Amino acid sequence: MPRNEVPTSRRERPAKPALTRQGIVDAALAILREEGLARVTMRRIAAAMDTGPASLYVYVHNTGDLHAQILDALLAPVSEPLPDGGTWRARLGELLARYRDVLFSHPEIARMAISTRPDGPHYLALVESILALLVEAGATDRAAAWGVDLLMLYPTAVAAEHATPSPSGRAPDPGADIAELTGRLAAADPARYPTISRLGPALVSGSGVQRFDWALDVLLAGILADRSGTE
Amino acid sequence: MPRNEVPTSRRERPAKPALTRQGIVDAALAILREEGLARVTMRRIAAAMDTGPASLYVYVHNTGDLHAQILDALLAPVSEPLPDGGTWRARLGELLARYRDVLFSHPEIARMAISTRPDGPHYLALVESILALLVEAGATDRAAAWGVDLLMLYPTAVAAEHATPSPSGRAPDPGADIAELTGRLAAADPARYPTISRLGPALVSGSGVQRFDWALDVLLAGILADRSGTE
DNA sequence: ACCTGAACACCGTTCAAGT
DNA sequence: ACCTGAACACCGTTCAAGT
Repeated sequence: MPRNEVPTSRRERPAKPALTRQGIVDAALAILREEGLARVTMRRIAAAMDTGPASLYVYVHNTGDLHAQILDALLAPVSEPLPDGGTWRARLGELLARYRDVLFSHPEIARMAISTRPDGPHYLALVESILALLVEAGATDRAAAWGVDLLMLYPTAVAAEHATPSPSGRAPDPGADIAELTGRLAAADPARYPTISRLGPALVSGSGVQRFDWALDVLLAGILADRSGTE
Repeated sequence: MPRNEVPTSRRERPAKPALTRQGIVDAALAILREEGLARVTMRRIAAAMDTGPASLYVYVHNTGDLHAQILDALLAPVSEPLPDGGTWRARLGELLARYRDVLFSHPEIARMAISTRPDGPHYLALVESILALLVEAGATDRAAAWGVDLLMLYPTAVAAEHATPSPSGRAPDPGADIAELTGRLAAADPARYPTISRLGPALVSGSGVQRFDWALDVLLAGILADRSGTE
């Protein structure tokens, strides 16, 4: 047996990927799934691939480059074909809900996606679909062009809200946000913050999905109301 | 002279703050101004205060706690009184432009503000003002309550876009984003991404301020159009 | 050309021990 | 109660040296 060939019967590290750009991304995705983004480090990936961190720099420019690759890989299911039929609104809602779901499952990636704009094929396909639906809905070219940013920024930012800033150890624990916010608002001095006090219940009302749907309607109403791009 | 008293004539570290919660925040703000958020570390702050990092944990829970304090301090100028007169729209625009400017000057703080909701007095004052203006503008209670989130998320996310993910060394270099995006869009295959290709110029058109003003109008139109909270 | 050991210059947080 | 030295368990990136 040539010495490069690894016997397939080795039981440990069954999915040890090859030392290529794609192999590195695959290893990173596995670690992301199992340990969270905070553990997706050059050193951790290198260890999973039985090498040193310096070896990765042959294929990956830096950590940002790696993260952008990870996001595009995660976006693959978003660009799967939509069910036939349905209004542009239903199709747009489905597309953005898929995008939101991916980001909600990986809040730390969402956080990253805000400053590192992804540019992979899956991301471009999503932008293309949203733009086409906005044009179909009657948006002006400029409203569609500027609106796609706004529409995608929203789920990204909401998902990123649920990311713990750096340590990935802590459990996500949804509901803690609301409970904490409720407490803070209840503690707000009614004399200094009268409107906050009065609207307190409304401020914390609604589930994440309800607020998401509401925001989508708000954004679309605003985008479609803009006729200034028409001459 | 009692041994605790430091002669005021010592020329180095002229503004060495006292080891208190406020002193730590002040030291952090000084480092932020001079070296960027990436250098605002427990170790760096401790060094500036002539002590070890462990000492800071007496006053600060963790890095997130510290960052939230920093943001609220930066928000102080936002809650200075608005010029008298002006429509609710002008006042709201001014308030959000101030908020945007603070975050644009500190993109890394904006990035952080997305996941760590600030809760200091200056932040609450801003929320209070925006809520009051939305109600004055005729928004329903629910539209105001949910809308304030949307209105504040937008400048935060846009500012965070300009933050380099982690290393603070690189210069901000505005325009590089647009140039890079333009190149990527030009390279987009017109057969696979026809709408992106057709809208290419519109996608990268407009200055940051133009797009900000446009987004504000879109958001407000959508928020004020929502009457579903009215019975 | 590709790969790597070792080093450089750092991190946040904890904890036992001091004052 | 407050403060701290030292340690624990890590980081990203570079570079000279190997194959």
